[in-house]
Amino acid sequence: MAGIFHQIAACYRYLGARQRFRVIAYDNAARTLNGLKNDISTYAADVKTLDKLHGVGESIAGKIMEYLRTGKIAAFEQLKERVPPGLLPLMDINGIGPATVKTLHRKLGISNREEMIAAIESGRLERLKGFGPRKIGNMRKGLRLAEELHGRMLLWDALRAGDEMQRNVLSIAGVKKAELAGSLRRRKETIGDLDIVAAADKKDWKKIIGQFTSGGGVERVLAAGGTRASVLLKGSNTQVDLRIVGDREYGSALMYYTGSREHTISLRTWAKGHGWKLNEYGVFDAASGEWLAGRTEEEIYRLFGMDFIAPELREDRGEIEIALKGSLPGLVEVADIRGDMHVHSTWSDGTADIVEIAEYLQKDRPQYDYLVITDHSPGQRIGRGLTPEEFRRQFREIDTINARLGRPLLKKGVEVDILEDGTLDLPDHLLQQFDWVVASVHSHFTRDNTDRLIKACEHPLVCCIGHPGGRLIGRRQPYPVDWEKLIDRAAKSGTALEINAQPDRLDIPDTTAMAAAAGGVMLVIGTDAHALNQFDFLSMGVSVARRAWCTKENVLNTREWTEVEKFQSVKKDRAPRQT
DNA sequence: GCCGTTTTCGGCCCGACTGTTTTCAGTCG
Repeated sequence: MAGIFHQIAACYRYLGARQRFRVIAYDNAARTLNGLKNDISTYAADVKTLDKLHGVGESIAGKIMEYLRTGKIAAFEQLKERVPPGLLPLMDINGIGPATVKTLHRKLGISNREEMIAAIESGRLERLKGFGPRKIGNMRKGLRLAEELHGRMLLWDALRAGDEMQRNVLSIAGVKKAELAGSLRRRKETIGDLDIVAAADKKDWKKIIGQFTSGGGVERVLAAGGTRASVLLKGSNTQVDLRIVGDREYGSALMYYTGSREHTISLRTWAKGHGWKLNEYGVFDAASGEWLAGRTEEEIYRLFGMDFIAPELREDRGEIEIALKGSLPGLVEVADIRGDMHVHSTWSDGTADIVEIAEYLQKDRPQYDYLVITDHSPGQRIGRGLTPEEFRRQFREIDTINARLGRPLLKKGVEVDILEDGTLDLPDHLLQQFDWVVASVHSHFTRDNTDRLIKACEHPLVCCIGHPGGRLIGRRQPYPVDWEKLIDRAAKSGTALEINAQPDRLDIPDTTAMAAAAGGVMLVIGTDAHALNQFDFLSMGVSVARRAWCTKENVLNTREWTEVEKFQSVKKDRAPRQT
């Protein structure tokens, strides 16, 4: 539905300036629908509940109902008669907007991507008024980049690229402060480009822009003005936007560049309604134009009478209203985590043996009270799953190492396969001997797996479902799951759901984790580490939890081990006795 | 087309950069 309304907005954008407020309205509706937790049909029981959604009024609610009833929207079908469908995606390309598309359609009959490329290459555009060589060059680049830039970076990779960028900018003479902003600061799971905000005296700006755009890693300068610049990095094709501001604007600029766009629009609209004007230069009295705040983000939120809104929450999911009430949740932090719940050793497909893991923990993770070794069960052939006999030998090794450490740091766990019929890959009498059992799906990735996951939840010895959605970002779609049903059964059975912190999994994702926490499900953050350096992935999992509005109460491994044991015993007591 | 501390009409975030033209429209974030 959101996609359809995005297209309707594009149609009106094409049809001209007179429709520009319709464009905003349909964009707003699309954004609202995109953020819904539940299927649209659950809101469409009657027009009234639909109408309550922000940005959905009488007309759009009617169109949603019409679509659910008939599979079509008559008004959209009519719009498609007036706007050739091949033109809509063209407007999403950098450097090409509705006016350009319209001119080319009218004058040259261009109605899709291929025709546009052909027209550019044949030189037919050059005769048109308003189409100089640079504009045509930019269109050509935009078309080419649309292909290449389709791939976004994983958060983990973006963070490392961003850290380096931040160091580079900080090393330029005259730069006083610099911070990464944008979706990276909000910790979205994939990142399109890097944004960086820097503070400097105005006299140095030009020099800084010059040095930034001529830096060694820069492939091409996309734009460079007196206050900001965009460049493409060599090799990765990553776009980096730098914005330089004075000390007084640093907070407001950081806020503006952090976004999200939707959060910014909502906040500006709210401010305007209360007699302020908010832009990247600060907060101003709307009447007198007097500057009131902007040095730091904290200063701005304070002036507005709001809690500080953590970047991860700035997605226009109601955070502004709740910040006004002063009741934003205290989000879970990396420092709250007491142990890792999902780790592989050389016994299965990890690269570090248990001794190395223990030594590494002692040295680099002294704050951990426990770490669960969760090697694969026998069915996992690619993952070199262990036989029951091997698990027993592994138990003895863990006991020996713990004895040497003088504390029960290492826990005996397993990542047991959920087989196709929802049963587990190890017998109950063995499962009983583990301190912690993660059950995961490693096969049949295309079918609806709700039944398998629910059956695993209802097994009394399963503590947690591992990477419940099964996706690999950019490589494998998540399999279909009825999340409402699964969340309900996980909550009732007392089974935790994992936030798997592998950068290409981040599974379950933020919106699902948010629904799970709201549904009373306990979450567990596990790194699924297969090597020592992967323990650092923990912060990825924490980011997902923070974006899901989770406090440390929502995350089991912020607690000490006796609490983890209590969590398990509640489930065992609740479950019907196994025969 | 939506919405209400501007409340059923009248406004909808707001500023920077680019290219082409020479005062501004188009596009982007």
